[in-house]
Amino acid sequence: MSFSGLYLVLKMPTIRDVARYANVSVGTVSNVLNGSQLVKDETRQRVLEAIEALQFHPTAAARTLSTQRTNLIGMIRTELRPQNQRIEIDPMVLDLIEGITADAIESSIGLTFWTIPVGRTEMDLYKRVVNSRQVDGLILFALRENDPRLAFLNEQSFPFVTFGRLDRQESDNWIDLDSTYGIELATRHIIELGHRRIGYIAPPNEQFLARQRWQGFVNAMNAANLPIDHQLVLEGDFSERSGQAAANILLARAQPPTAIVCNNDRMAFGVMRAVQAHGLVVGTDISVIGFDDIPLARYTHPALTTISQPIHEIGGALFNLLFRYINRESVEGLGGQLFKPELVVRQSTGFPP
Amino acid sequence: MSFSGLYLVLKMPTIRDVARYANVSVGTVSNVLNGSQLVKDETRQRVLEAIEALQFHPTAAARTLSTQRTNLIGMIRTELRPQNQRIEIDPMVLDLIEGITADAIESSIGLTFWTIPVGRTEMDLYKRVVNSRQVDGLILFALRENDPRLAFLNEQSFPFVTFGRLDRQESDNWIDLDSTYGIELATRHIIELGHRRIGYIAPPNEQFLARQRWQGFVNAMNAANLPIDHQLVLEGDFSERSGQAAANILLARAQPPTAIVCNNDRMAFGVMRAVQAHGLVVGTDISVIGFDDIPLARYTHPALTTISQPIHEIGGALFNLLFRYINRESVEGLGGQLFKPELVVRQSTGFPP
DNA sequence: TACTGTAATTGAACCGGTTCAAATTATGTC
DNA sequence: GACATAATTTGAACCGGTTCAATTACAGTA
Repeated sequence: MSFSGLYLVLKMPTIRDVARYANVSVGTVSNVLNGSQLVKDETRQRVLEAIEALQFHPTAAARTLSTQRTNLIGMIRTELRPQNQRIEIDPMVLDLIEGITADAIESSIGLTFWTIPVGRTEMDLYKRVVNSRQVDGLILFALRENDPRLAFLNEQSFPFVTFGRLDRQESDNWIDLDSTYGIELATRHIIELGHRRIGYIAPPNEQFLARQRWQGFVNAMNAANLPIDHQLVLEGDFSERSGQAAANILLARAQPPTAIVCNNDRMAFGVMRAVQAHGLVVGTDISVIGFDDIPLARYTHPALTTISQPIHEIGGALFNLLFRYINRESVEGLGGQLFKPELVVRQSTGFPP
Repeated sequence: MSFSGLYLVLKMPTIRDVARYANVSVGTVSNVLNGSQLVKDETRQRVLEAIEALQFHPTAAARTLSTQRTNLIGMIRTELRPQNQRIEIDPMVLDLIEGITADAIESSIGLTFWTIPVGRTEMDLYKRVVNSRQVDGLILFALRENDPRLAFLNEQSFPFVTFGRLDRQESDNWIDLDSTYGIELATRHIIELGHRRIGYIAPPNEQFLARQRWQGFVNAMNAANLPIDHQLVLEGDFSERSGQAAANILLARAQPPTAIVCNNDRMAFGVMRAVQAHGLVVGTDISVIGFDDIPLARYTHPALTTISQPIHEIGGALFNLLFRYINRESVEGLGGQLFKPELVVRQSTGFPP
């Protein structure tokens, strides 16, 4: 006879059940569970048999309560751009998650992910997660100037690391790509091809990395003694749409650029689309260069010249750094790592017409 | 005076501290925290002031221990294809995560994510997560035939839902895209354009959805009275690389196909690349159609004709269904939802030459 | 046999919430 | 004022682990 909906909740065995079964104390069972050397081999054997017989598994919550460790790290994403109907995440974020979790699993640590819906304030969630100790540490990205998250986390002395750094970040809890150098590489490549009128589509201004990137552009232009035409500089928001819009503006200028440096690949795709819509050929009439080298950069037509960043390694480095902070271990040599990006030349860049 | 390395651990206030401060019992504080109506307004006020004064925040772990709820749901990804140097995740997974977390946050629930490295067995992790009750429920995807995960979770009667269904799945704990219909749409589109020799690049055979997709292809071919040439059918692994390899084989056939139906966009990109490498024009010499409509499908050249699935909605539906199971609520009308995909015609398909 | 030092084991206290039967207080009725 | 009933409040028990001072067992030595 069976009732659909009938639900039999079997009481899970606890560490005390195991202790009783093996005829030892709970302390001894706990020692066995945690691999302590204090237990005599024979006793350990008996305990292990009891665990097996009862199908006992220690509960994470109980462990967390007494050790004050959740074995989770957290990442919070804020949905931006409310004007878009559909919010597309940058594929890079996924690679980052991948890089982080691939290393985290080695320490049996999971990554908990929250998304803050458009229009909600992110700080509420940060506060809840931190104050209620839902994770052992946090990974932040897309830093802004005077970022309230940094202020809060520092004040709480809660373990966290950032992908990206600020100008005067006191501590070493960051990993970053050398963005300045990356844009410099991109711009130099364009200049070496012979371009003089160079467009620049910037990251959102509020993001701190906008400055670092701009510095790279300035460096390359100055090194070549080229003047910067502010008519050719526009701010994007990392979306294809904004790249496309920016390109349309640039192409309408009296003297349009012969090359456009884009601060990520998705904006570069938008630019390519706009250029093609104008009947121009990317790589011949106008050169386009991106940033990130997302997987699909090589599958567009023409394939996109871009700056690749070792995002998987960066994810791993972020985790390892955070893990040290969580364990209050020395961060020597791990903190403040700057990864070098590389130029990947494909077909979207060429000599000026 | 300050010692670097000195670390002052302030003892966090507990619910008992609050009770003492407000001169009430812990039970009353707990009632206030949980919005119980039993508390007199005046008392509630006093408790709230105490909470504010002491900056008290209930600890998640303690709550979890006594309520047996983690407020987390889990998702585990298995890295496949060890032959690849770099493992690329399907952008779809990211959209899925996004869809899930966007709804989950409304119930203050987070998504915990683990990645199983190449070469490790996934069942160990599933067992650990389930047995130690690290999450309240799991979301599975990429189901296989005789999937050991299903067997295990059912045996444990642990709450879970799947993206995708099996033939004879007893319960309603799944959400799926009507894959059969999707491939049927794609194939019919190709047939209506006049193609007769149609290539088919299938999903990995071990994945259960391979069957459903194949059925769609067969349906469309049969409806048009077209014979299926098994020479033109190849298995892929969802990567660009495999699409490219498959296309190279198809193009080398004595009678190559005039159109290729691909089971995801990334394989379609690989196909397009191979076609172009052969000096052929996609959409004119050979038509290519994908599946998923990932964001970049519209930015390739030519833009990819594909089947779009409402992945964001599917993510939300998965969460809501799982949430019902976790709460032991009725699943009426939510379980076993089949979402309809849509054909998105772009430039990669056209009349046969 | 007594004594000492080390190895192994014990179990109460603790982590910080929730729960609920029992006790207390407030309100209403006659 | 006595009594019944309803509204609040109480606090011990519980969730299931870890920790560590105290105790016991065992081996080696004189």
